[in-house]
Amino acid sequence: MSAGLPRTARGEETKRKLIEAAEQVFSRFGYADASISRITDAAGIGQGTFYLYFDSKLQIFNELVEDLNHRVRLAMSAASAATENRIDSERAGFRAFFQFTADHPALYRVIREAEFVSPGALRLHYTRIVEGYIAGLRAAGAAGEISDIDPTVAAWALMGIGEMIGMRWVLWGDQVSGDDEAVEGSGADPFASGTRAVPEHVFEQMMRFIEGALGATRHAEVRNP
Amino acid sequence: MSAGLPRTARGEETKRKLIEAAEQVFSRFGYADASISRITDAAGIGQGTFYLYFDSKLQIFNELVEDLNHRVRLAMSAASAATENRIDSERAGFRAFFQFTADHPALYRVIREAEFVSPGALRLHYTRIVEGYIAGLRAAGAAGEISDIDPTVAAWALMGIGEMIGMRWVLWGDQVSGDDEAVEGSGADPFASGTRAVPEHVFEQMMRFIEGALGATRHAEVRNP
Amino acid sequence: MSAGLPRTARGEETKRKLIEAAEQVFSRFGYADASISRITDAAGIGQGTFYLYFDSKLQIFNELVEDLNHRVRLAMSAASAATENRIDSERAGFRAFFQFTADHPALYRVIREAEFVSPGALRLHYTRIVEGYIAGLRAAGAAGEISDIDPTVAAWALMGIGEMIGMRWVLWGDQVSGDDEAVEGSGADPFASGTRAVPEHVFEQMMRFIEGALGATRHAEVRNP
Amino acid sequence: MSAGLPRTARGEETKRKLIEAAEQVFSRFGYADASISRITDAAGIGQGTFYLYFDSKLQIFNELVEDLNHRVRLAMSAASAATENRIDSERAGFRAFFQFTADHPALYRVIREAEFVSPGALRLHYTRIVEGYIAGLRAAGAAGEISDIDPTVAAWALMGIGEMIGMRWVLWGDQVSGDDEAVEGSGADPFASGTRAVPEHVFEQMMRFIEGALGATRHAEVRNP
DNA sequence: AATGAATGAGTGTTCATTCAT
DNA sequence: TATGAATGAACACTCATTCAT
Repeated sequence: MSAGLPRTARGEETKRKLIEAAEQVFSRFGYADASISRITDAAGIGQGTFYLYFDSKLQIFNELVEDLNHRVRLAMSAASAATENRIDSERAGFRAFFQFTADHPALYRVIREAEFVSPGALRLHYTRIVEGYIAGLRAAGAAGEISDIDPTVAAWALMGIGEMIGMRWVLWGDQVSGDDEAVEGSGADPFASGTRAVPEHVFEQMMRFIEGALGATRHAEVRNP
Repeated sequence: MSAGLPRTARGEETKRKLIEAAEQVFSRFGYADASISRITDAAGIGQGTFYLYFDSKLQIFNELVEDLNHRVRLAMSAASAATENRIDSERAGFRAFFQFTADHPALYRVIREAEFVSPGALRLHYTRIVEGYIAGLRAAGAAGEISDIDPTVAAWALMGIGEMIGMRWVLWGDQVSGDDEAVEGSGADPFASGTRAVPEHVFEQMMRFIEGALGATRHAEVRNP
Repeated sequence: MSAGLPRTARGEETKRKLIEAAEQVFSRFGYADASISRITDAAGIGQGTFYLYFDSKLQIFNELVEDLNHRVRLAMSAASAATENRIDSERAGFRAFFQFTADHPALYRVIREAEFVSPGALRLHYTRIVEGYIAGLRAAGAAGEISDIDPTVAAWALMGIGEMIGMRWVLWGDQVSGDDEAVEGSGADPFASGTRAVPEHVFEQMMRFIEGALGATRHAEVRNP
Repeated sequence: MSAGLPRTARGEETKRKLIEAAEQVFSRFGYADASISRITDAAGIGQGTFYLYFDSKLQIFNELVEDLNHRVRLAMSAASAATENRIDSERAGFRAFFQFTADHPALYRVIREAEFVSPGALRLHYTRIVEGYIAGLRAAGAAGEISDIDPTVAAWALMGIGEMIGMRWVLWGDQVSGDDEAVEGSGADPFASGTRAVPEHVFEQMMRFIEGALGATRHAEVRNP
């Protein structure tokens, strides 16, 4: 009765197709309008088959959030691994984050809606990313690279900056549509167009903002003394 | 066929009750699960009456977003009006924002979900708030109170900081619930408890973060000698 | 509680506006989709006022059928009054009927739907028209102008001919749309175009059909011997 | 989202039950009052199941009209196949038509209402039947069996005769109910009683009418010497 | 493992009618 | 006489989920 792990290679494949379909469908329609049948259609399998792998729509949603969270953290940590100081690390991490956002808009859309659908998943997602920031900030603080600001508060602030800048410049792209008429329609796909990349100028200004915030000593002077 | 403005005092009253009920219901259930009947029940009126004032669920949603947006901006600008410099202004504005968040959690919940429901309303909301920041930052920059950072980028960054800190400390309060079990449930009300106020320490650290980010001149020197 | 006759000139005027609006609205939307509010909107009066003059939607429908029936019979009898023999009379009557159909498409649309809405009204309508035919045919039979065919049967047959030819050439006009695709749509207005007049050739062939049917002696020879 | 063809024998059976139920329900209640739930109740299946086979109420309505049209034409052509001349052919065709009407009153009721519901279906229905008439009349004209009257006009006239005589004597039976009281009620079932067969006398007079109309040569001379 | 059929509760929305003013 | 507000039953339609095959 309860969905379990796939026991065969064929089952493995089916489950994988379902998760991939779910990312597309949730991203495109949102949780409420992402019907199971849309997911199974996108995956090219029968409706009933869904329940061999997931107990409910909520479960596959949570697994997808988990999956995206894992991948975005991997991308960020991989990017910042090769760096030599905190600011370079932030720089690389943000670049990776924006790139991931461009490649997987589902991250945003799904996460934001998770507020209602699965608050636990939402909090877990943010908390995990923040934990990575905190560790990095704490180490940088101990090394004197940045000021002695509270790493937790700074971490949440950084998280917010990345989310908002990413939303504004990656997801929206050039289409800000602040005109009143746009409010009327609801079906429009807000991701239909847009540059989907943070302009260099914006990125640099954001980094300058962050450097000042963290009280980073000017790299040129400090790095490799 | 099309909903119109109330033409009598009685109608005015009814529409007001509907908007108030909508804030509660959308905030509690989210857009998808906020049925019209829940709204009319909460307002204490008949289901059909709803359609005398709104054409659809989407329309009352948009009006509510508009309403909240208007009120939060009012609260923020009122708070920062009496200040003498940009940093004090930010300080007062953020306090007002967090207070509004505590009083009207609907703002967050509804806005975040609007990404799918009514993207135009969402963008308009953020854009309008950001415009207020930009004006303030530009003036402060011209006055030499802050660095010459791009006001638009800084404004979006500030917006993100406020949103994330507010979510973490006002909405979640003490309950971060990073435990896995919480992921399972979906019906839990994440606002059932929580301190609902940003701790002073957090607020001060956030302000220090912002001051550094903006390159604020006087204060930075005074506060951390 | 029960709607009564108007007691003032103002009331008379209001009721007249309602009947006229009803003809337009029933004709355009059909009984089911002709809401009271559409009728009162078309009449330019308040919704509640409707019930001062009619007890229900059905009642105004029946009155409208009654009204149209009265007018079409008047038009037909007026036209055939000045004729000298049965065939000329039929000819004039059919012309008047087709003209009335062109001017008041509501007659057809409303009557045909009355099958379900108000069967009594439907039967009364047809029966009354047929009674006129019967009287004329009986007199013509007695006068030896036509064969001794049963006037009742012949009358219903004539009624059917008029209805079908009128539908085909007046209501449909040139748009027969026998293509399968047309079946899909439902909202299309079948009266949007069309010639709205029976072509002369069709009318003459129809009359020839009828003359043969009634066994009318060739006019040229018989008329004014 | 879109209803498809049944893929299993069980599905085939279910769809068949739905069409049969639809004939009964549309015939009894008319389109507007024939709710989906009435149809599924009559079919003995769940409400949701309906949408596995039809996209909407309109679609099953159109399929039913198509179905009835097909069957009535089959009945008519089968009846007239074994005849030797046009008049016998008409005679057999009309008998078959009246018989079908008696067996399937839905034909009338549904078709007449189709004027509003699905004008395309209505026109297609009449046009197809008329086409059969035209072919027969044209052949008979070429063979000299009837006069050289325009077959198209004559065909529509015949169609009208059959429809009106059928309505009057098959559907209404003995109950003409021209009394005013009958106009008031709407829920009365006009098919509750009635002879449901065209009396022989009426049929013969109708045929005499038609023979004269078509200028049939042999029969006219033989029958009324 | 896979599937298509079936379900029924639930949704947004309409509308004839009543009523207080 | 006139009206706008209010109502609640009813409807077409959707969808997560169960089940027999």
